[in-house]
Amino acid sequence: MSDKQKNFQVEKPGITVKKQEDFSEWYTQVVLKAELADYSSGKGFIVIRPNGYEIWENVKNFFDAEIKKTGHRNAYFPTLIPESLLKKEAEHFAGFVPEVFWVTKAGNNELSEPFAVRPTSETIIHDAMKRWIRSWRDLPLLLNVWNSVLRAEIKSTKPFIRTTEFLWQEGHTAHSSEQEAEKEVSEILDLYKRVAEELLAVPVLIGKKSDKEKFVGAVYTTTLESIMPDGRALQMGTSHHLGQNFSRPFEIRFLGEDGEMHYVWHTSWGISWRTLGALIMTHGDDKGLILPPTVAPVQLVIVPIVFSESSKANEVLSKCQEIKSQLQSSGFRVSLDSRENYTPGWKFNEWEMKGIPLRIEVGPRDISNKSVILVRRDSGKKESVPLEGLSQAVLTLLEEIQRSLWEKAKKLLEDKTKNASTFSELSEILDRDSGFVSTYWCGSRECEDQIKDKTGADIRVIPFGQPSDMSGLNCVLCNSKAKFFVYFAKAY
RNA sequence: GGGGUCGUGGUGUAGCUUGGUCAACAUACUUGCCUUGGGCGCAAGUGAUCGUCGGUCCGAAUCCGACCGACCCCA
Repeated sequence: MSDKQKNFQVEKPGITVKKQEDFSEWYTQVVLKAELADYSSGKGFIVIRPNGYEIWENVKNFFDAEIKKTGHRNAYFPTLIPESLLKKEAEHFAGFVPEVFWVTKAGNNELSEPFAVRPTSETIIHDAMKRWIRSWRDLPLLLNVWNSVLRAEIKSTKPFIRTTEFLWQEGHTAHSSEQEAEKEVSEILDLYKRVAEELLAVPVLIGKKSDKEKFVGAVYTTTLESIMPDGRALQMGTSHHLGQNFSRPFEIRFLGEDGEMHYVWHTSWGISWRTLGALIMTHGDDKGLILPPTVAPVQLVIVPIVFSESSKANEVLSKCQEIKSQLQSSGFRVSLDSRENYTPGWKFNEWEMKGIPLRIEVGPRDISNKSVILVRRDSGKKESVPLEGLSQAVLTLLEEIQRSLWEKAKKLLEDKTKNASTFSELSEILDRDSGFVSTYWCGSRECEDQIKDKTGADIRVIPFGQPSDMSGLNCVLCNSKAKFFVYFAKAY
């Protein structure tokens, strides 16, 4: 068949490529066709549609509730940051300036001082903290912000994964001791790990970033890294120890219990809608999206099977309504698809593409059996379940789906993680399978840069819990004494 | 940073080489009938200044230039 003839073939409205065969195209189609997001005007800008936004809301609600338990409070800070503030921490400024948008005009008038559109809010928040912190009794100051930030992406944007503007939360805390700040950094990282693994069912590696990859202005950065089916790593969130790198230029000091003035210790941390990209890539299949029940805006969809000639249409529909209310009162997020202009088959395909974890089919046959058909999105497995005890059966199935997605993703991570002891091994694995490659590194920036140049991979994470004895182990590139056990990968 | 592909109703495309008679096909959408346990069918309709701006020409979706945007590969 020629290409021209092919173009005239009727295309079904579902996903037209296989995940295995054309991963990028598959991803784009899932995002657009499941109506998670759409492109907008302007480079790298996207619209998050309700199907996508509600997933984000579920992530947000979980995280928000958890940080409030530990005393964090939400606040809001301006979108625009005066240039002079952004410049206060030199390294931070230098790191961000290539991707900052500037506002230079107000109406027709040139501004005397340009405003940066926030790429992150450390500077404007620290500027305020300076006014709020007087004594050790004002600490810790635990703030969180839900907002969007803008970073000019020169090349290769991808919905959710890399966009010009993105939604996230940024936490900013000030502490009276370094130890307390470091504890905060680590507790937040643990919470992020729970978001990734418990909510999104995406397993992660955690640890520190190398100095090259750390947040500009931080003492160190801790990170969560996941691996996608195409073998590329995706950073799911970061938690930074800022030390006194900001409190000194911003002069944020407090009078301690000891009667002396001290600079505060800062942390900052963020997790963005990028995690939704990881969710899509990790769990989806050739039919489209698969949502973990924990974050699915709709966990179950009820599809009535109605025959007009059977004159049982009303009976079926009212039974569906009844089941819907029953499941809703049990706390499930349920939708009833009673559209008359689509056939059941059409609806099955549509809801599968949109990733709804569980489908309930109710037809005349089921009503006379006092049962319904439950169909799992992840496995496609169908079973007939008695109406009596339906809620319990649904709960069990949703939990099984969540667990099964998790286990599959866990296996993906294991399959995509390999070990290399020589550079040629490292290079070969990265060429062939990509994925995480664990190996040893001397700690020098030069080796790190060279490996990046030669393979395209960088150090994604220096895991916590380094081997206690590295004697006899050598750097994968320069062969000098190893200092760190690390994971390399090509990254999004 | 380097290279490449692409932009035509909501969606997917044809037409472009050789400028006019070319804006077409499928699908979606609307209305009516009919159907409904895995993407039903029939009929009649709606819908496009051919990405934007400029140039060449009697005449531009088609040729030229710039810009905007999307995608892919490599680093």
